[in-house]
Amino acid sequence: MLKITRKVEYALISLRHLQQKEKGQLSSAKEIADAYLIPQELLAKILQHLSREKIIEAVKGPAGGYKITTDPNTINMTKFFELMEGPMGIMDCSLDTSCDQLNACNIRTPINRINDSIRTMFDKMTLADITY
Amino acid sequence: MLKITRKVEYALISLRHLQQKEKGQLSSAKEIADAYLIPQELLAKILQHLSREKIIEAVKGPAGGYKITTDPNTINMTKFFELMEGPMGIMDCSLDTSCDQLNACNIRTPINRINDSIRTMFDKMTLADITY
DNA sequence: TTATTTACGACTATTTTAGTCGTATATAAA
DNA sequence: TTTATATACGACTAAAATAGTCGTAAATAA
Repeated sequence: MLKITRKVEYALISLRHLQQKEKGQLSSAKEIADAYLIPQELLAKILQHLSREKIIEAVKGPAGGYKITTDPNTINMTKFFELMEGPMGIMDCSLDTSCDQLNACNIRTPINRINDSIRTMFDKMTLADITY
Repeated sequence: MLKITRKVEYALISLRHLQQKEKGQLSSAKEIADAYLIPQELLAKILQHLSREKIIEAVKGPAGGYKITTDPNTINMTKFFELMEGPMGIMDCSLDTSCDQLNACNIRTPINRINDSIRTMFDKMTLADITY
C-alpha cells in the first residue's frame, strides 16, 4: 500500500543516471540495466516510454542510446507519475465516479482531503528534486 | 500506485460508522456490510482485526456486534496504517535493506525524503481527522 | 435448543505488477 | 552489402499482492 511501482522507480534511476552524464553523451538501455541490475528488456520498455513522452531522446544504431532533452526542473512530479502510470489517487473513487458504494460512502470527504495533500506535495516537487 | 487497500478503506468506513452511533450502541458486521455494500465475510475479518488490535470491542451472541473503545484522537494514522497493513514505505528498500541493487541505487536519498514527507503527513493526522 | 453473532484459518479468484520474447527497423562500421 | 548493435513495440507469461469465499468453532441471548 502507498507504494510506487518499479516502472517509476526504474525511470527515476535512469533519469538520474542520464543527468549525471556529460552533455550530449548517450547511455544505452544495456548500460543502465547493468549498472543497477535491472532486467534489460523491462528497462528498455520504460526508456521507450520516456522517449515517447519526450522526456528523453533516443538515438538508434550501434553506439546509440538515450539522452535527456527536457530540463528536469520543468517536470512536475504529479505530472510525471501520471505520465508513467495514469491517474494518481489513493482510492479508485478519487479518480472515477463509477462506484456502487459512492452514495453510502461516509469517508469521501476526508479521503479526498488526503488525496489532495499528496497531490499538493508532489505538485511542489520537480523531477530535479529527485534526480539531482 | 500510491493506493490504500480496501482493507484500510473498509476499516475506516466501519470506524466512522461506529463513531456515529450513540455511546454503547453496537453495530454488527452484517449491518455495516449492508449499509456500504461490502462483502460481509471480508468485513468480518477486518472488524476482527480491529478488535484484536483493541481499537474496537466485540460482543458475541445475538444482538452482539462491535463498538469503539479507543478515542480516535489518540490514534495516529501512520500507526493505524501499519497496524492494518504492516510497514509503510513507497519502496521496499525504504523498509528493508536486503536489496541487491542498494549499493548501486542512485535515488535512495530523494526517495527517503519523499517517504519521510508522507509519513510526516500521516503522523500529523489522527483517526479522528477521518472519522469525524 | 435454536438463531445469531463473533473468531479464525484455509482456500480460491482476481487484479496488478513485473518480466520475457519475437520480430521489426535504423544505422555505424567492417 | 553484411554484420553487429541499438531502439521500437506488441503479445505473452509469471509472480505477487489484493480481494473475496468457505467451513467450522464458540459464545450467548431468547
